[in-house]
Amino acid sequence: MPSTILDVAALCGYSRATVTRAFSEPHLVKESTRNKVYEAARKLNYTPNAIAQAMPRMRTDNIAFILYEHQSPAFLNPFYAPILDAVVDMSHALGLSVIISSSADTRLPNGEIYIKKQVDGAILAGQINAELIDYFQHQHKPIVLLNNITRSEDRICLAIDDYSGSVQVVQHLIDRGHRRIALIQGNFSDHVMKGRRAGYVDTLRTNGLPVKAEDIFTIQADYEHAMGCFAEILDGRSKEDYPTAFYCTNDEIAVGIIKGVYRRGYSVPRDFAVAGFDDSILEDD
Amino acid sequence: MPSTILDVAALCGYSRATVTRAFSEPHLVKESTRNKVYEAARKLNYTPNAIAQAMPRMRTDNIAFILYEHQSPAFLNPFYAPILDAVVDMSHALGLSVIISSSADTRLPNGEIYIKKQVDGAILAGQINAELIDYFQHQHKPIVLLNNITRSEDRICLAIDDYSGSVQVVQHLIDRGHRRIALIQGNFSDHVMKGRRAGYVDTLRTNGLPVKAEDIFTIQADYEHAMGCFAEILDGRSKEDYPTAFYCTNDEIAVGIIKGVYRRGYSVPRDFAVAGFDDSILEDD
DNA sequence: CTGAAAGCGCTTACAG
DNA sequence: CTGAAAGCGCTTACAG
Repeated sequence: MPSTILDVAALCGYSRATVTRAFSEPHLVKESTRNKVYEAARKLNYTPNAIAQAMPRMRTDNIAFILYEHQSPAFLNPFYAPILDAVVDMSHALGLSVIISSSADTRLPNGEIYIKKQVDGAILAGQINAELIDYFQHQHKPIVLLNNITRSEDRICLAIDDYSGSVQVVQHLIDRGHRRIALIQGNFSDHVMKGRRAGYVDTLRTNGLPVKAEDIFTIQADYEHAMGCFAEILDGRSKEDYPTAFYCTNDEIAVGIIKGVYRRGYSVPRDFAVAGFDDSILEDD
Repeated sequence: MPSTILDVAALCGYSRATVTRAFSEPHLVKESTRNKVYEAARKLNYTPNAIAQAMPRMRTDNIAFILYEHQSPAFLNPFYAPILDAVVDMSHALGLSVIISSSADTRLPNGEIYIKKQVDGAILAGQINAELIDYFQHQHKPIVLLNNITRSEDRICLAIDDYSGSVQVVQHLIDRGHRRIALIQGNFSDHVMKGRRAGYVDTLRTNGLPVKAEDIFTIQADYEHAMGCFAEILDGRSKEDYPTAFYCTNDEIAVGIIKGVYRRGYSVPRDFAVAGFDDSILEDD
């Protein structure tokens, strides 16, 4: 068994309160006694028990990062990985630890939903269900939503501006002379798809270009499906009906389209323009 | 304040012990009373306090994943990201949570090293310092080392077989007819570099090929340095002295070399063969 | 099947 | 600057 504060107290001859203070608020303890405490602690290999500290403090210095994503695993997701990385970095700088949870939420025997681990707050990423959000609110734990739909006043929600991102991409393509721009959209959550498509549609219209249903494709957002989609487009129509540009609603799709282009002996950007969304690191490769 | 087990006990008229059991060992409680407990709990929005549970149980159901890596951030590292992902998946399946720590280890006021968060065990990835390993051993917490040098009997250590991986790569290149193979090695930890280089050197020798110092390069393991390295090689020698193949000790370097090849108007594998190490997802792009 | 009681290892007013 | 004491919210033998 690891030694406790009582063992240290016994060995150095001071009270438990003094031992605690020597570790938590060293300045409250006279230097000479502090050193005796430390010496005893070292002999006993004593280290504070974080969970025992957390209870009376009513604070854990833990936050949860809860990712809801069917598409792909947390850390391999090129959109969330850099975010998670930043979260961990900043948390450590603040003395917090990060607990990774999936949204495969725990349920109590009575059916109630809850997060097993005690945390002081949470970052909820993606289409987290409302029950879980309520759970945190009931516990009076602060949360930050990431890419969620909730627009309520009393919650912090960081999200991508899907609409204007789309507008910028499509306008850029039009400015480069493209008149026939295909939309290859991943099957993301409703509000994301809606926003990005609206940007596409509106921008075409603003520029006096027709919106053609046959140029809009919804696929599973990975590069294999994107490659398949590209092949189908070429096979399904004559050359003069080929789009000249592809606006993909994420970068993995864009990678797939580019691969498709090369597979068919074409080249980017010579034969087709391809634009993605997200600014993932994938673009570098 | 969130409600406690005592609130629930008061509301439903049973003792705290019964409330506990209704949640932790439901089968020990008569169904009718169990339901009354659940009803009271629901009314009060009660949820067990995980840290209070952990204390008498002497168990947290948490494990730490501690990554020591100067090279690049945890989740963006193409080698560790998939591992971390699998760790989290499996942990959740086992009812464990994962706490992410860096090896920017915490120190107590007395200089003693320790992990602030209470965990039942840990996975230590990379060149973790020995103090931290000792810490866990003193606490009698099980640990698994990942890619560490420690070869001691009483520790589990998963590692890449650097030597035979290298042998396979280099032999493959030789089998394809290459006689001049450059080694572009990342500045990884000593034992990794040593193992991979030994595989390279030995395989050249076994095949009766000369080992040339000017064909061995040590660089920072990112694709930019790799690109630069490639350019330098070409600039520094005449065409007949070009290596025909590049064995890179990780995939990021290989990506950089490939980029370098194309920048110079050459092509892979037509003009140069390029091989990496790690089987990262990067290879797909 | 249920309850009373001791205990998990620490913290924090309150005194002195 | 130090200590005695109550408390954090739960669990678990031990009885009944």
